[in-house]
Amino acid sequence: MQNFDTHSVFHLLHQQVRMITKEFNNQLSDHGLYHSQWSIIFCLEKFGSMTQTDIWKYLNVEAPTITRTLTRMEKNGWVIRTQGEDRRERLIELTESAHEKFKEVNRAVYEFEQDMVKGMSSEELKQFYHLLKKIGPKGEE
Amino acid sequence: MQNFDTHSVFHLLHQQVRMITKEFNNQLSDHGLYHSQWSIIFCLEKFGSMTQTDIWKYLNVEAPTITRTLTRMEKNGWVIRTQGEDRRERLIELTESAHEKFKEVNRAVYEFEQDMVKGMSSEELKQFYHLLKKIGPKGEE
DNA sequence: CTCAATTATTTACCTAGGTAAATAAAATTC
DNA sequence: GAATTTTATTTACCTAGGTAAATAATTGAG
Repeated sequence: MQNFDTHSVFHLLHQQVRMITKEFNNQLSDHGLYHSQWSIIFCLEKFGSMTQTDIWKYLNVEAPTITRTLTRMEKNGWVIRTQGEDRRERLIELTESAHEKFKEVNRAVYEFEQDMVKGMSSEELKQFYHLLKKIGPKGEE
Repeated sequence: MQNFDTHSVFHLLHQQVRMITKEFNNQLSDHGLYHSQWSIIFCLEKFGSMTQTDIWKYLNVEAPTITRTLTRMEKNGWVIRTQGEDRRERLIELTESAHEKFKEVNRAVYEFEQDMVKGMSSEELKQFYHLLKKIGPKGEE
C-alpha cells in the first residue's frame, strides 16, 4: 500500500495530467490540433461567436495565452477574428472548415476520454469529479 | 447539480492543475524557485546524488526538460553537475546552500499543500489518490 | 467637452513540457 | 580491434502557460 500524504497526491496529480495531455495531443495530432486549440474550438462550437475575453475567462487562463493560441489557429484556418462594435475587442468565430471537422474530432476526443477513464466505474468518475472540485486555497466546493 | 461526463471531468482537471501550479509557483517565488525546480530538489534530497537520467525517469518527463531546468538551477546555485565515471553521464547534487534551504522551503510547501486540500477529509484525500491512479490508457491501477 | 480611469488586446520576456535529430561515450558484435 | 549499436545528454524547434508593461479604444468625472 502506498502512502498518500499531500506530497504524493500532488506528485501523482502532476504526473497524470502530463501523461493525459501528452496522450491527448498525440490523438489530436492526426487532426492537426493541440489540446488547447481543441478546447477553444469546443468552446466556440458550444457558445457561438465570442470575444477573446469571453474565451479566456471561460477557460480560466490569462489573456496573452489566448492571443497566442488564436494567432496560430487563425493561421491554420480554424478561426476568423473580426473587429467588434467595441473596436477594442475581437470577435472570434469558427471557420466553415473547422465547423465541418468538429463532429469527427469530437468523436475521437470522446473515445479517447472514455478510454482514459475505463478503469473507473461511472460512480467513481462522479466521485472523482466532486473530490477534484474540493481542491483549492479556499476549500470551496 | 453539474454533469460529470468525461469532458467536464477533464476540463475541471486541467483547470485545477493550472490553478494549483500557479499558486504553487506563487508560494515558491519567495524562495526564488519554481514548481519543477522544487520537485528536482525534493528528489535529490530524498535520493542523494543522481544522474540526469535517474531524474527524468523518476519524474516521468523527457530528458531535454531536465537538461534545461538543471541548467537554470545550476546558474542559480541550486545544484552542481559533475562528470560521472561513465563520461556520458552527469551526476547532479545539491549545493550546500540548497541543502540548507531545503527544510524551510519544504515546510512552506507542506503548508501550502495542506491548505489546498483542507476542503477534504483525510479519507477523501486517500480516495482521491486512488481514483487518480485509475486514470490512464491501460486502465491500470 | 476634456482628461483621467478602465477595459481589451498585444508585446516582450520568463518557465515548462514535448519531439526529432545531433553528439559523444560506452558496449557489442563480428 | 574496427565497426555497429546503444545510451546519456544536448540542441533546435514547437506549444502552452505565466507576469508586467504597452497600446488603443471606451467610459466616466468634473
